[in-house]
Amino acid sequence: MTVKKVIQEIREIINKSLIDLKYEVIEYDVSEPPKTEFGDLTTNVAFLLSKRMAKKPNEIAREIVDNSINFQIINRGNDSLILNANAHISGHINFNINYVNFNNFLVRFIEQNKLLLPNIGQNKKIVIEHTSVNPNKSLHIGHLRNVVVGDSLYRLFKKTNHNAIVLNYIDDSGVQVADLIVAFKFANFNHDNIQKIKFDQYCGEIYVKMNELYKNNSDLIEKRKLVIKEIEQGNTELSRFTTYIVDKIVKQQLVSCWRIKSRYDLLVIESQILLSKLWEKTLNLLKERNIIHYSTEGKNINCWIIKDEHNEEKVVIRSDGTATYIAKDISFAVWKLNLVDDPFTYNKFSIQWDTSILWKSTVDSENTKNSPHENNLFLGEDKPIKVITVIDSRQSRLQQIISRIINELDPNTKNYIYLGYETVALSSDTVQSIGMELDHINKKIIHMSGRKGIFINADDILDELHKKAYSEIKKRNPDFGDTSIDEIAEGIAVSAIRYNLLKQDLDKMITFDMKDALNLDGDTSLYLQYSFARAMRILEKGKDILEEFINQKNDTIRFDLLNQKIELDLIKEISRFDIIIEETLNTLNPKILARYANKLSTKFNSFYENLPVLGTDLLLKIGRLMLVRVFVNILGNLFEILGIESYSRI
RNA sequence: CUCGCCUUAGUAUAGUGGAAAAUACACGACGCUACGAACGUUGGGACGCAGGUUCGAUUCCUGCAGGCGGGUCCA
Repeated sequence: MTVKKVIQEIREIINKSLIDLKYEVIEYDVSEPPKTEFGDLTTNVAFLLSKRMAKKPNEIAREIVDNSINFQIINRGNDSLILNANAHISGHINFNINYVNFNNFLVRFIEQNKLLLPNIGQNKKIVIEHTSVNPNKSLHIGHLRNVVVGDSLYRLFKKTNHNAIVLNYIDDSGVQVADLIVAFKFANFNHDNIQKIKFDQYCGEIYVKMNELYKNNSDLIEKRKLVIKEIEQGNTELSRFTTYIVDKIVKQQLVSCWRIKSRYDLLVIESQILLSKLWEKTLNLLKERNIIHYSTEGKNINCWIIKDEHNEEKVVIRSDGTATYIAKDISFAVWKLNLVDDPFTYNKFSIQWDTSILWKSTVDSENTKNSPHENNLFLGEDKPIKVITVIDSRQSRLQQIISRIINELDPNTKNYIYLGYETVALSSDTVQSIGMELDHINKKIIHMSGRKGIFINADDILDELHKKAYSEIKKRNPDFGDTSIDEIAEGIAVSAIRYNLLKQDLDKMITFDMKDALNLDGDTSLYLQYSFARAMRILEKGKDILEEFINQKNDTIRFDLLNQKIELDLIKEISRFDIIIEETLNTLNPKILARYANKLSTKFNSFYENLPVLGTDLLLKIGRLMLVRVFVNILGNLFEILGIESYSRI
C-alpha cells in the first residue's frame, strides 16, 4: 500500500500517456533502478515500444515525459506521491517520490496497525506438509532445512490470515522402520531404559549397526520381510510393537522440531493409510478415470501401472498385489485434497510448545469421540485452495508424477504444489572435524547418510551455537542472570540456524560448514537481532518524550523533516514490506523474506550510525522516533514469520 | 543409457534482457569521551566454455564441460 501505491500511480500516469500519444498500450515493468541517482522508480516502457515501432528508446522516453507525464504530474497537484519524472539518455524513464506526502502516508498507515497486511488469506484453507522424517533416527541438519522452510511458510500463511494446517507424515511401514524392529526383536538390541542418549539418536545408531549385520545374515532379511508384512496387515503383536517404538521415536524427533519453534496440527501415519482402505477408494477413482492400467505383457506383466510423461511405465501395484510407494503417495495426496471421504479418526498425540494440540490419524473407531472436527473430518468439508508438500529434490520425479495424476483427477484445480528444495551436504572440513573416516575425503562435499552414519545431528549443532552465544552474551552483559543468558543464548542459536537455512535459494544445495554455521558476524540472524535491540534502546530512552508529545496533540508530527537521503532510503525500504510479503506468497520462497530483513537492518544501521535521534530538536526527534518505531514494528513482524526471537537487550 | 538440478571474486551466496554485477566470510586500511563496536567507513578481487535469438545476453535458447541427484516391481 506504499511503494506499491506509488507504482500504481506511475502506471496510471504511463497508461494515460500511451493513450494520449496514441501508442499501443502494452505490458511493461515499473521497478527500482540499480542506483539511487536514477531516481526512486524506473520503467522500461520506452524500450518495449521501441522494439515495436523502430524508433529510438530515448526519443520515445523524452516524448512521453515532455508531452504527457509532466502535465499529468502538474495536474495531480500536491496530493500526488510522485514528485517528478525524467527521461534518461539511456531510454529509461525515472520517477522521484514526493516524500512529504509519502512519509505522512506510510507512518500513519503503520501506526494505525494496519501492518500493510490486508486480509489476503480470508481464512481460506491451506494444507502444508513438512518434516516427514523417517521415524528411525534423529533429525540431522538436512532435515532442519525442510522443517524451517515448511514452518516459515506456515507462519507466513497464518500471518496473512489463512487457515493453515500443518501435516507431518510418518512413514512407519517402510524398510527403515522395519530394520529397527528386526534389531529389537530378532537381533537382541535393547530398547528399554535408554538413559544416556535421546531415543531417536540411539535408534539412529542401531540402524547403522543393522545395515552392517544384514551384510552376512540373510536370515535377518527374511525377518524384515515378515515385519513389513505384519505392519501392513495391522493388529498383530509385531505391528503393535512397531507403533509403540515409532511413537517413542517421533516424540523425540518432535522435541528437536519444537526446539526450533516448529509446530504441527496432525501426524499422518502411513500404516493407518494402508489399513484405512483409502488406497482402495483411490484405486477405484484411478480406474474410473482410466489413469491406471493392468499390464498383460512385458516386464511388468500382471502389475497395475501408470505411464509417465515419457511414456515409461511405473508400477503402482506389484504382481503379488501389494502397493508400491507411489500408491501410498497418491492416496495421501487425494486425501489431502479432500477428494475422497475421510476414513480416519483422530487421537490426541501431545500438547506442543505453543499450547496447541497435535493430533494423530488412526483407524481405531473407539476413539471417535476425540475427533477434533465434526464427522471425523480433520480437513473439514471445504477443499483447500492449496496443498503444499515440502520435500527434497531427490523426490522431484515422483512428485511430478503425482502432481500429474492429481491434475488429471481434478483438472479444475492446480492446487497441488510440490515444493522442492536441494539437499544439505557437508563440507569436507566439517566431515573431518567430526572425526568421520571417509575414503573420498578429497571430495569437496559429502552427502549425509543416515545409513552410513554420516551426518550432523540437529541438536548437536544447536548445542554448539548455544554454548558460543552464551559466552558472548556473558562477556557483554555481566549484569544478566544465568537463566536469562541461557534463554537468550537458546533464542540466538535457534534463530541463527533458521536464518542460515532460509536465506539461500531453494534450488541450491547448501554446503554445511561447521565453522561458517557458528559464525555470528555479518549476514546472520544475530545481525538482525542486534539492529532490533539498538532500535529498542532508542525507543526506551525516547519513550517519555514521545508519549508526552502524542498525548498533548497540540502539534502534528512533522514527517517532512525526515528528508536526509539515508532516512529516505530506510523509509523506502520499509514501505516495500507488502510487496515482499506478496512476492513470497506467490513464489513460496522464504529466502525473499530473509534477504529483505537483512537489507532493512543494514539500512537501519546506516541510519543509526549517521543520524542521531535523541540528540536533536524536538520536532525532528519526534519524527525520527516514529520512524524507529515503524522499523521495529516491521522487523518484528518479519521475525515472527522467520521464527527469529526478538530481544530489546542481547 | 536416460531424465532433472546446479555453475558469479580465495570461500559461501545475491541479482539482472539495458544505466558502474550486490552482500557476507577471509585478506588490507580506518573509526568507541558516541542512541550498544555482535556495529560502521574503506581497498583489492568474479558472471564455466562455444554457438544462437536480440538494437543490446552474465540473464533467454541450443550444445559442450564440470559438480550433484533421480530413473531398476526398495522407499
